[in-house]
Amino acid sequence: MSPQVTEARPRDREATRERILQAARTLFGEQGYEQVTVRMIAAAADANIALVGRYFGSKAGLFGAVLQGEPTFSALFEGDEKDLPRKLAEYTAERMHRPPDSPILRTLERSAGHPEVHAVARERLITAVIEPLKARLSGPDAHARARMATAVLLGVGATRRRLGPEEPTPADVDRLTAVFKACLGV
Amino acid sequence: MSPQVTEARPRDREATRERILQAARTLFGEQGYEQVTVRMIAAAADANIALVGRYFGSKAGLFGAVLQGEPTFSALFEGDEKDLPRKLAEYTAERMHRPPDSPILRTLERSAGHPEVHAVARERLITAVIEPLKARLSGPDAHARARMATAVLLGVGATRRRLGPEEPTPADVDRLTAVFKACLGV
DNA sequence: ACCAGGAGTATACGACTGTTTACTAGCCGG
DNA sequence: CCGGCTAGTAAACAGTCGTATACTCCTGGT
Repeated sequence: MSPQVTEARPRDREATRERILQAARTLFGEQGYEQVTVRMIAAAADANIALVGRYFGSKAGLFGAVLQGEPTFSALFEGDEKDLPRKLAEYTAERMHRPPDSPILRTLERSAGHPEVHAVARERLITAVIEPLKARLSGPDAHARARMATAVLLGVGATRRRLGPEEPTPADVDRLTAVFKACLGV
Repeated sequence: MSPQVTEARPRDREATRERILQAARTLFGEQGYEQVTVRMIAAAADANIALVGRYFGSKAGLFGAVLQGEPTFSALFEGDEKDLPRKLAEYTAERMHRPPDSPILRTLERSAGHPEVHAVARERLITAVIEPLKARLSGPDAHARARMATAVLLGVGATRRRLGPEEPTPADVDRLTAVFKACLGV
């Protein structure tokens, strides 16, 4: 047996901060704000609990830092308006059996609880999803149409979380394309 | 001023149990499982905290009792398959600006947290929504189609909770009808 | 070689949570 | 009219939460 030497880590404020942030990103995305404790985050980051408070002020502050570091969805909404339904359908079909890579939606799917988190999640949902999507839509009722497509995005995630993942079939993608066409009215 | 006499309530096990159940129904529906404490329920029911445990075993048991007392959605799914999209659309449009009357969906919309609640919520979602809806559908892929319609139902609720209520317009109802047609493939 | 500053640590704090215990007091059959 | 059953009560329990404090010890500049 080699002696149980716990490899001493060099003291690096920035690296530790980043480990905490990364652990929070993963855990928040997997389990939502309320289910994740700062102790879980600290353990996953292999850091001391007090450092979470020191570097991010509070749990809510850490949550905000996680959301800030995420890209928007503008890439998904690029291209011709006519291609939007199928692109959204393919993205959503992926969501049927796999949680999003980006923690943004994973986190937004949940976290309806704490009012403070609710506020930041709402703001993020608007600026990262609704508004970019609305900007791509021509014609009347752009807001209502974008909102309805967002509802489908959220709903598929909610269904996967509650009923378990389901491998999407080509028929599912076609159905979803039709659904998004109906949502967006294109 | 009439003297502050706290009207003595007759001792009635069944009535007290019912008050607790009703308070839990309301609170769970409004705020979800995790946000509601047994102390809040006891206070709303004007009953002692210990009685919750005595009559329902545990908080989760009380939650289960709330869900059990609720009607299913079979009424919504009755009638001709061709009328389903519009009926669902009208119901869903109502959900855009008002939480469901029935605490079932209000509760199911939330409560993705505790694993025990997750299990009972999942089971209830299947038996009260997915299965009755699936039974009304003819043709292939009934399960996938019912599941997709359920996703829209959940998604509209999730969107209302996060972005606030929105008064549905006739155009919204038409859009939703088209969405459910696309989901159900009819 | 030294020492100040800060990264990292251990632990305590107060406020909650769901649950349980020991108790009081009202009712009802005899 | 009175004793036992039981609805209802008050308080405490054990645990967890987010947060704050006081401390140790490594490290880099002089």
